[in-house]
Amino acid sequence: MMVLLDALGRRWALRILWELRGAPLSFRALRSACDDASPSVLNQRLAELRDLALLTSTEEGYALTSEGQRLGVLLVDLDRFAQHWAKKL
Amino acid sequence: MMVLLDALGRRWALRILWELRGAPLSFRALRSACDDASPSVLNQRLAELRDLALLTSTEEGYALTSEGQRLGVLLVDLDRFAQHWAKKL
DNA sequence: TGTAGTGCTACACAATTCGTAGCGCAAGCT
DNA sequence: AGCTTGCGCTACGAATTGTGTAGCACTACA
Repeated sequence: MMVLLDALGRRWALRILWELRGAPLSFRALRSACDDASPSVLNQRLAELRDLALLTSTEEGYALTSEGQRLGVLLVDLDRFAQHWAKKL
Repeated sequence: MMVLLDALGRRWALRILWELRGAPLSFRALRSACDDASPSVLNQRLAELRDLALLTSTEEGYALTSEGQRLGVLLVDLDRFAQHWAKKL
């Protein structure tokens, strides 16, 4: 758990998983989806998430693995929470 | 959602919420629960999470708000995922 | 008047991230 | 062959963020 919290608590990590939840994206597409995050960090995060077996690089671009998609589902829950939460803020 | 992803994607943010999921903790107790993170960042994160209304400071220490606890529930789901995921790694 | 514990600040150092430029490569066109 | 276009990704100085340690101001209790 701590390993995961640590990995997800790095810049763009959660965002990358969120942006890939639907379909695979190319490096550049992912980058522009992530507010043009700097390519160095982006690539570093991709490598880390790949090491954690949460995503892989396919011919169609970067895509979540089956494990990554399980995590993606949790992010959808998080999104539901975010909407409920935004109203009360 | 982006606001939330950005806030949670900062060092110790997720960890703080995770450590507070059970009971309130004092500043120092929280600090030692978080691998003795440096007090400056810890305090900064606490201020940010307080601004987002996810936690408050009570007489018993720092505690999740009702919104924070809703998020805490999602972290428990994340923990279940983490355990399943750790086996496959 | 001391001692012990608290929340928290200060500050120099280290690590991380940003922003921009551009390399090397493959595909397609002329 | 040459030329362009788009790709994944690297390089690197500047800016931002986090670390580690010391210790202040305060309260409670002896």
